[in-house]
Order: sequence, then structure tokens, then C-alpha cells
Amino acid sequence: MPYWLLKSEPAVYGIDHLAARPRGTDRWDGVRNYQARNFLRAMRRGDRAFLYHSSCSRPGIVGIVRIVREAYPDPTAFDPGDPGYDPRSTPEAPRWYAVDVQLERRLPRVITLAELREAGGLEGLALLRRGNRLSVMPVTPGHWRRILALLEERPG
DNA sequence: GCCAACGTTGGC
DNA sequence: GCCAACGTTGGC
Repeated sequence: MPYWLLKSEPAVYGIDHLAARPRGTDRWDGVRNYQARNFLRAMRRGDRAFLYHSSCSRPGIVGIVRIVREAYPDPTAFDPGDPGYDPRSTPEAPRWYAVDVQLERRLPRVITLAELREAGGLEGLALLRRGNRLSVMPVTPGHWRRILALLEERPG
């Protein structure tokens, strides 16, 4: 199963919001970048993703989610009252997509961006690329295991 | 708040 | 198709 990383700003929508949903399940919408959208559409039911908090005091990975519904047209793009409204996206020809995710678990501690930068074995991780701004990105199985191993090296 | 990096837009 | 201007992202 492929692995992914999903970014969100906790002040807008973070792991606490997801955890508060019924069964910890919610729609992951609002992605308005073509490359990120293409990754969304490549996700398959059962894939797992790190949940990453950005634009906050301690940017980092805070949890793991599971993809429970594959890509479908993002309804927020059709809603004139939504900040992500895009009149170029229509139900007949949708431009933007969403998936449904379920919170699998919170990590026992935040794996901060700083820690990821310091850790060895994460060369090539898209999150660490200079100027990276993608909100949806793939994670290789090797990187996935390496990141989880950081929890054992420094338990929370 | 600053600013580097990047994607998108639109004039030509 | 080029590219400057602009808006956004996101760490610090």
C-alpha cells in the first residue's frame, strides 16, 4: 500500500478536528493545486498517510490517517460561499477532488520538522525539499518506516 | 512580520 | 509560448 503525507494548518483544520468527527472520519477537501490533486486521485482505499501540521509553533507529523474513500469531486469547489469556490470546476467537469480519511492514531509525540531535518535516512523526502509547498505528497515505504522508527529512538 | 520559493495569471 | 506581476505557502 502506498504511503502519503497530508498537510493542514491546525488553526484551520487539525488532528483535533478530525478526531472530533464521527468515527474520526471526514472529507479531505480544499486542495487547489494540480500536483497535489493528482496525488489525491492516485490514493487508494486502505492507503495510509501521515498527518502534518504546518504554519504553527511546532510544525511536524502528529498522526496517521487511512484513506477510506477514493477521490471524488470536491463539493467545496462548487459552493460560491466557500473560500475554495472555483467556478471553473463543475459537477459535469470537476477540476478538484477530495478523499475521505479516517484517523488511525495520534502519534505519542510530535515528530517535528526540525527532527526530520536532523534525522538521517530521509534524503529525498518531498517534505524536506527546499521551497516545498505541496499539501499532498507521496512517502516511500522506506521513508515511512524510517520516520516511525524515530519514535522508538526518542520515545515521547 | 519577513521573506524565499513557488504556482498561476494574463498581456503580448 | 514567453515572462513579469502577483498571490500563496510556510518556516522562522
